Amino acid sequence: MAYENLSEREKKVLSCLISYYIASADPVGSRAIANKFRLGISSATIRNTMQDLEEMGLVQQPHTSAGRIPTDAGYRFFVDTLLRQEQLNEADKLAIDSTISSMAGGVEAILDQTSRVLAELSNQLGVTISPRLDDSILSRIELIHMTEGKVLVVLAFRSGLARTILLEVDAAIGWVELAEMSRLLNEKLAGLSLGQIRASIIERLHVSGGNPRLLRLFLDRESDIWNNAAADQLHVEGTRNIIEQPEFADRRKLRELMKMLERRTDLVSLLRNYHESGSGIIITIGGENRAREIQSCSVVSATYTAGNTTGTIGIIGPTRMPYAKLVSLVKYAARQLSKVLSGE
Amino acid sequence: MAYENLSEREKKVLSCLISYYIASADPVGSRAIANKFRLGISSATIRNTMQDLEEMGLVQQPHTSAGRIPTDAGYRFFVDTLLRQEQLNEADKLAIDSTISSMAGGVEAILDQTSRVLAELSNQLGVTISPRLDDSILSRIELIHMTEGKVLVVLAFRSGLARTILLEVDAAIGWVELAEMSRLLNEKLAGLSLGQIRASIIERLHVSGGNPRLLRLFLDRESDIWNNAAADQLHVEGTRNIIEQPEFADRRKLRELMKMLERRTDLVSLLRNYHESGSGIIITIGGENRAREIQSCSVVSATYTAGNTTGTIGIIGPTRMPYAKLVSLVKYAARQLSKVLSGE
DNA sequence: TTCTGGCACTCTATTCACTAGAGTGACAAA
DNA sequence: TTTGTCACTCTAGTGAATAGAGTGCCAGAA
Repeated sequence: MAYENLSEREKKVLSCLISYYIASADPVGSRAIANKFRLGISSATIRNTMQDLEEMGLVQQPHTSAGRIPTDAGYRFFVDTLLRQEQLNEADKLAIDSTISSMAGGVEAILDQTSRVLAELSNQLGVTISPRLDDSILSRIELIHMTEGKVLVVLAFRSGLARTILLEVDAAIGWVELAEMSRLLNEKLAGLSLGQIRASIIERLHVSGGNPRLLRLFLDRESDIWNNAAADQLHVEGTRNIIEQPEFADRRKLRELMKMLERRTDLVSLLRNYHESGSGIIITIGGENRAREIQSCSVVSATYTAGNTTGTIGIIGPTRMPYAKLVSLVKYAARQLSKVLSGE
Repeated sequence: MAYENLSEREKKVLSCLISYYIASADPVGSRAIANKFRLGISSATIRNTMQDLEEMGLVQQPHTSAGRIPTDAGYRFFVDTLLRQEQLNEADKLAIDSTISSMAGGVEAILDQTSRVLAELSNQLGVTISPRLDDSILSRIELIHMTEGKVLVVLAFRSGLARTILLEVDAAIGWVELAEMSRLLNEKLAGLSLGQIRASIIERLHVSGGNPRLLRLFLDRESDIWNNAAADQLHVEGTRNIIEQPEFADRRKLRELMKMLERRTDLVSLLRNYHESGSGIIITIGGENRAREIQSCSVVSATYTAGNTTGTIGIIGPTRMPYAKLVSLVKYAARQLSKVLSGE
């Protein structure tokens, strides 16, 4: 639909209505707007305007004698054309900075902390997804003998990520063979992305030497080594914030959402998909979400870079969320993450 | 209090009452017991018995004309003397077995999956804590050069656990120095527990050679390396199960609990504490819990062994929980974990 | 002495009617 | 075009009435 022909007044009223509703969570009446905002027009005029907005599908009434609440389309219009950039306050910046200050401790720890700080500052759900390892370039692969029959495979990536996979091997494999295998793997695989490795592992290691039993463990492209390594890590925090929201007073709704959050892989691909084309902040409102369970929620998400790969972070909450603030939060956090993880 | 003098009948009635209440979540009346269980006594007799049980503090009435519900003391007595061992059904065994089948993928992945399967099978919260690393014996320490200025420290423990810590070092440190340092660290530290290392790191590395700048990073006993490595990993799953429970219909209660769950370190030490003296299954009922926020919950927990160290797993839910089933679940899961992780 | 049936009593949860209040839509006047 | 006004609608809350569950106790049976 085209909403370009909205009058100044209609825009103002919609904007006030949404701001007010975001704070109060109650349907907003014409009187409330007339009193709280000095628009210089009477409640009757606002009433008429609201009627127009309703006809355009930007607001709706829960019942005849109630105030109005924004529809998904209303939020969409608000976000697209009425939202003005908001500077993040210093306290919030500081909180994020101190969380994402250095890579010490590893990438996963930072992401875990970041999801927590996002939840804290937004009062919503904070979500972070680890960088996509498929695009990540392997810088070293190391085999460490742990105990009889157990070998630790360490994959170190340029982006600073690391994954360890425990391998159960034939007890007979010794020190020297491991070192030899390690040398071989590095020679053949270092410098490639994990995706490339998975796609061509058979060809690349085909004619090589080394212990054949050990080799076989690495050869299967569906092997645990390559699969587990590529698995995305998801961090979700702030469940307690969401419980408080009046839109989740209904336990069934809350349950639906929680169920969705526990379906990790689905959630990961959902968020990733939003950023397949292009980067920047993406706001997905209510019914725009692909997954039924979160169609009463909005998602504010962004990608960050870690070397030559990217990850996703975001905030999830009811459609009635303070978009301006959340956008600046997510944007700032993504930028800081990129800075630290890309060592820029 | 001493409850040994309970008559056979009183025990039976209490047992029936609790079983019934666990299933229904509603106060249980004398008629309900008389009808559902063939005890061969009338509801009036049961009424009298229940009055006695109430005087002893084992059951209570929410209000004058309601049925009875068990008190914490009631559950305690039930669990201590009336609970009979229950065999876990084959389907549940299978579900656990297939989760905890091999160490492939690493210990943390298993623990994550285990918390999930515990939640699933119990319809409560499933909790797992990684093995205590302080007691774990370091089998190898490896330094891997990632990119300029970044070194990955890999700690491999006998128990099959591994931790990686990213170190930011002076860019000038090279290949050879790393290898030398690596050799040094293994020589001095391998075979010691992480706790020992932390306690005596200064003495052990004092007069050693190697690059002094690099060395300094390892010397501080409060260094990120030793601290992060020792940090316990906590996995909590099944929030959605808890939401459904009628005892959490009150949002504030639910919120309190969620808050507690997000205070990870507190939760970890709470659970660990229960198992400080002795192992086996420990059931902690309602007010027996140290943390106020979970005093309307019970915890069924057990320790598992991983090499020469131990970790904790458990189930958390409202005091009205099917203790018999949960005990067998936790017991079985702990045993299987120990089997796989101790390679026994 | 112990158990049981019966009965009066208590308390809760539900229903229904009623009311106050918020908000609208529409109209006539400014 | 805007505004004040008023009749109308719908909800949320209140209070009374009621049904139902469950108890405590007593008198009689076993």
